[in-house]
Amino acid sequence: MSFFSRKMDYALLVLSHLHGNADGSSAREISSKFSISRPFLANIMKTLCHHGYLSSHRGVHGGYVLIRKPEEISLADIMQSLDETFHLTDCSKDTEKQTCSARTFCPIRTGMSSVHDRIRNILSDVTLADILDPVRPNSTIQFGLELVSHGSDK
Amino acid sequence: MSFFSRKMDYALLVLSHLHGNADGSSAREISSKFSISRPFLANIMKTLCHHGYLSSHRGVHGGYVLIRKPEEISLADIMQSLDETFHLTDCSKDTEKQTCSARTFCPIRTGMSSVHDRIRNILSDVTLADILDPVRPNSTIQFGLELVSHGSDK
DNA sequence: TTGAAATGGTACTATTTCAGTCCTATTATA
DNA sequence: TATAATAGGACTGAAATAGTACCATTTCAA
Repeated sequence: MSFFSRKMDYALLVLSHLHGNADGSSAREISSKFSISRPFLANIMKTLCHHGYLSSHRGVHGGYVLIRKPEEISLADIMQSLDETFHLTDCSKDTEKQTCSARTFCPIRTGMSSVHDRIRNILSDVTLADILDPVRPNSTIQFGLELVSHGSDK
Repeated sequence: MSFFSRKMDYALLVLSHLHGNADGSSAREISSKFSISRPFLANIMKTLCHHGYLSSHRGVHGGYVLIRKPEEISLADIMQSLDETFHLTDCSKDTEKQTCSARTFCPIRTGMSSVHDRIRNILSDVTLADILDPVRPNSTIQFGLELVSHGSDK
């Protein structure tokens, strides 16, 4: 089991690839470059289009273009667009369903929500720009590694 | 999709419940209290037994007892015991297979591994004791939230 | 000492969910 | 009109989860 689904993984690849191609490129091109199933990739790019990350253009010289700045796209944003909102456990997402029968006396509820927040904060803070260039000055990733080495966030 | 599998979730419940019961309790008791399928739970408890977290005792007054200190059980430990080692993406675990064809020119490899490390460090640092009592003085969770509020780990 | 009850342990099957694939329609260009 | 691209929806398969049934072991009381 991986934390990120293939969808999420490929979405990041697509966004990264398009960032380096101002003229855009087609799903066919990307699928062959990274050896990804083309229909599967097309589905993902379609979703990214609907959520305003890409613009699409049909026809012979069609394709997709990145229309948002990498600094403004967080990992959490992408996950949410792919219908993969982050939840630590099943019971942490039953806001309307209230399915968890142990909700009132669950011994780990409070503690888990703290962990939830810490991971969620990472996903909200790290942007596509950080992924593309981890060593740039303002990258929160570098910050994180600093803290790690001093044992606080390790 | 949840970050933790049901297995992981139930394992944490079991360990937490047993921590409050020095005399131990049976799988039937726990499964009915939390409305969990007994055989499914039994499998998890067996695994926890084999990895030295619990001791089991058959018979009329049998059951399971927690035999390790909560401070010495990290989330990463539990995940590993359940055969659910953390990986951010599929390609981040292909150490021997080397399946990823884009490995050499992957635009997100470096950036992703930083995120991987940050999340993994949280899982290694948070222990069962932190989950049980998030506000105790030495809890790394509190540490994390402190950092969050100052923008470094947010 | 023996049998019933309580417990952990195992094997098999059913269900459900979701990632992944495939097929067809639509659109734009030449 | 042919071709190359996106768009949309239907289908499939595998893995996670849950359920059913049964077996093995231990205790305790008659």
